[in-house]
Formats: sequence, C-alpha cells, structure tokens
Amino acid sequence: MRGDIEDTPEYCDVEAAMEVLGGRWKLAILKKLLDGTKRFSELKRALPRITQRMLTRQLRELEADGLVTRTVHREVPPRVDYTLTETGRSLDAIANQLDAWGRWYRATRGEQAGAEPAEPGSPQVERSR
Amino acid sequence: MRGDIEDTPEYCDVEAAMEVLGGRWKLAILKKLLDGTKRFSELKRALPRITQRMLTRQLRELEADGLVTRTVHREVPPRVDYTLTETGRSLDAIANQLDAWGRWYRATRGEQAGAEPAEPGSPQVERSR
DNA sequence: CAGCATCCAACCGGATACTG
DNA sequence: CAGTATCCGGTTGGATGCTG
Repeated sequence: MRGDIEDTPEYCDVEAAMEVLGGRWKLAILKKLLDGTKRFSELKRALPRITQRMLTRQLRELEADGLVTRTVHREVPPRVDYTLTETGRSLDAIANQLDAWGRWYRATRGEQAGAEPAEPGSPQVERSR
Repeated sequence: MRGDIEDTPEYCDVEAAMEVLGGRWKLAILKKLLDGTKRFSELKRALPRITQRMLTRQLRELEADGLVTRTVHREVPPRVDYTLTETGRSLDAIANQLDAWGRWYRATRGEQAGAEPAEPGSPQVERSR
C-alpha cells in the first residue's frame, strides 16, 4: 500500500485557497455576506471584533481577488455596499461547514478538552470514511 | 426584516474556527495528515514551501489545540510522528472541499481573471474519496 | 457614513546557524 | 532526525485624528 503518490511534494491546493481566504477575517466576512448585500457599517456591526482599518483592508483584498463587489453610491451621507460575486458565493458550503465546525469545536473544548460529547460525533458536516 | 437574527453582532463561529485553523499552514498540514500518520521529515517533504521552524510551530499549536497527537520514539536516530486526533479528522470534508475550491479557483483565475465562469455552481466538491 | 493617514506595539513567518 | 536559537522584515491590529 505504499503508493507514495500520497507523499507527492506538489503544491497543495489548500495552500492556494488559504492564500486567498487566509487571515482571521476573510471567511467571517464572507459568511456575513452570504446573507446578502451589506453596507460597511452593517459589516462593522456584525463583526465587532474587527477594526475599521482591518475591515477596509480585508474587503479591498476580497474585491481584488474577485470574491466581493464594492458599490459606491454617490449620495449624502455616503453609502457603500458589498456583495458577493459568484465566486464568493461558491464558498457558501465551506463557510457554513466551518461555522458549524467552529461551534462544535468550541462546545467540545469548552466542556472538557479531549473527550467526546454526547452530541453528534461531528458538526453538521458529513465525515468521510 | 428590521430586527432579524442574521445581523446579530455576536461572535461568529467562523472566527472561532479560524483562530484554530488560521494561518497559511494549518489546513495544509491537516490535509497531509488525513492520509495517515507521518513523521516530521515526511511532512517537511510533503510541504516543501514551509520552513522547518514554521512546521514545528504549527504542529505544536495543532497539538495544543487537540487536533494532532505527537509521539516521540526514544531511539537513535530520533523519530517523531504526528497523527490526527478524532477532532482533527473531523475536518476531513472541509479540508478536501477547500482543496477542491483552491484548484477550481486557480483554474478560473488563471484562464480569465475577473470574468465569471459560465458554470452554474461551485466547484465539484468531492465528498469523501 | 465610510473611509484614509499616521504612529506604534505585537505577532507571524522566513533565513540561517547550531544541537542532542 | 528533529528540532532550538537568533535575527529580521512584513503584516496585523489598535489608537487617534482628519476628510468628502
């Protein structure tokens, strides 16, 4: 069973994904935008722990990577809103599974580190194997 | 729809997940370990772009977070191997979907940066192998 | 409202050299 | 083999002030 294809030192595509989605905020922002278009202040309110500075920067990067669209309405007061592109929406399943996993992980770690809870063995996510 | 729950400024669980899985390497390492137990040098070979220092640090963090088990064999030459815990294996589906997404994203971006693919949905996510 | 500018501290990640 | 020690640049993130 030594296929040794498994050990191929090729560039892992997970790395490619993490270069775009890496950092602490990208996926959290994506997740919020899955509900629909949101303006800057709505996102800021939805993510209280991110600073304005970081939110701006992360949104610009997501825009540059083609995951969100930024729309500026020239009115007073100013209004800018952000919408997921098709590419951004393609992360729907992954973002939701990460959300479920995060909740599950926090629960298991919060109660007792290392033991399996009475809950379903996994988050909503289906396990392989 | 004013007081909808969707906008709850609560701590997003995606953030919790990203605190554990964040950074460029965590998920890539996880992905490699999904194939089974690997020793340090095998991981290093499987991920040529990570430095030894980073590999060590990321592995220690994964261990501290209960995702991998570190086993030291007191022999000469030294041997240490790493195995996923149940918690670590619970990320199987997510890691594989991210891998698939990364491959798909690279492909679409490589061909035509900025244009939407005619394809209807997300990348073809391979559920379990 | 939605930002940009600036300063600054802390941490992340990489390169290199050395060790049990 | 599997690390540790040291140095160092870049990024993250916070605070504060200013602008169209």
